Amino acid sequence: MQDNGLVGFFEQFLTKTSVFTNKAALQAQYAPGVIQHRDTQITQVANVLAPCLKNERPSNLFIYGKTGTGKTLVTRYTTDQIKNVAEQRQLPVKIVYINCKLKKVADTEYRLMAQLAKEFGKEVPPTGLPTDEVYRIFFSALDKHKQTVVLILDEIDQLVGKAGDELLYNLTRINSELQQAQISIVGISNDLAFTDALDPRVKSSLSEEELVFAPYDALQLQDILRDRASIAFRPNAVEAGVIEKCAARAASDNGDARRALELLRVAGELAERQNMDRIALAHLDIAEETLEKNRVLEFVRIQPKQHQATLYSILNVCAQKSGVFTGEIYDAYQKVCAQTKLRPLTQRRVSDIIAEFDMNGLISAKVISKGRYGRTREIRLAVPPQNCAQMLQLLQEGLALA
DNA sequence: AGGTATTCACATGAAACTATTCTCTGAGTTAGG
DNA sequence: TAACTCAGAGAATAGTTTCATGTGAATACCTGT
Repeated sequence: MQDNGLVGFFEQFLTKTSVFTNKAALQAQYAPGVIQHRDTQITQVANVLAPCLKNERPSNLFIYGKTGTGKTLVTRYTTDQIKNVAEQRQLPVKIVYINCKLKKVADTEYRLMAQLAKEFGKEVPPTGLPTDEVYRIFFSALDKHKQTVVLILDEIDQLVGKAGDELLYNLTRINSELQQAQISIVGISNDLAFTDALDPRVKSSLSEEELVFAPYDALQLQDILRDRASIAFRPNAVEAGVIEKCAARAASDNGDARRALELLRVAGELAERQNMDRIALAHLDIAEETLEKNRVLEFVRIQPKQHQATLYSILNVCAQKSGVFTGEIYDAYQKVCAQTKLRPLTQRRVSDIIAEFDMNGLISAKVISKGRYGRTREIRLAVPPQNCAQMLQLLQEGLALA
């Protein structure tokens, strides 16, 4: 393209009216001024946590709900209000929010403790110290002042999955050892069956209070979307029916508000890129496809080499026939390794990698018994064929295959 | 025919190992007084 | 003698390997009719 052509493009880009006025309102981190359809939950959380303002220890609280049902939003909103009141009146209340899913932050016992210590002003090295030591540092920092601490552990199931429930046991018991401070725990999980696997002692003390967030229904999602859309888009930028359709999609998909907002945002971006001044229904369809495709491709792209090699083998073998077994994949995988000078992993490990892909929904791998001919996984692809070609290409580049 | 014992090809679990990153500690070294 | 350097011991963690045990049903093998 010629320079002046490009300049023209940019100038046009700047002057043209965008469908967006504030795109941030559709992003996940955005905190809306008003939270729709969660009044009862807000009240309940507030009721449970309010005692901390009177310097009493609030009950531990456990919040369940599927993704995108507003658990985090409600909790953060409520605790922010508490924080405000506490600040105004100079009350010794501290709210600590930790997302246990964040890699390298709080996904193990050590890291959680280190993160907590950091919240109380004690930097802890990322490794090198015994865990007890970090625990001790946190403990002494916590107990230094008379204060009430509300510790919010988001995605707590992830933490327990990796670090075990002993950690939670210690945390719930910590109050009996504290002299000055007191602590209560708010656990947030989107795995409803999570507590079943928990040690009964931990379970009972952690869920002194319980709260379940039901998924939004289509009408509620509509309200939410309309509210956000009115902030995010120029007036009249959304065609009639778009919001309704978007809400309906998300409602049938577990009532995930986050997905719905993302869908709307991508649809908006599409409309903008096409120089349209309104978002049409057609944009939604395309948005849904691109969203899914990008999700898959991005996932594939960031996989480690060994995983990529395994996936490459799966794609190749599955392209020839459907219903493939672990052994065949492993044979193909070994060949791929030979070609790429990759050190082949054991079948044990590859088996686990296949299971991981199954978890991530890239393939479906069902354990079946073939009777006399053994027991294995029956593997088939779970991505649409038109995406496979792109995945293959991506993998070939990633693995530097001819 | 009907019943039960085998057998396959992995699945699944647990423990141990490897490599990397990082701290802490104490011995040895150096430089200044 | 104080400050500095540096190697070695220990930790945490991710990713594997090694070893051991489990498993569901198609087949092989009996048994009695």
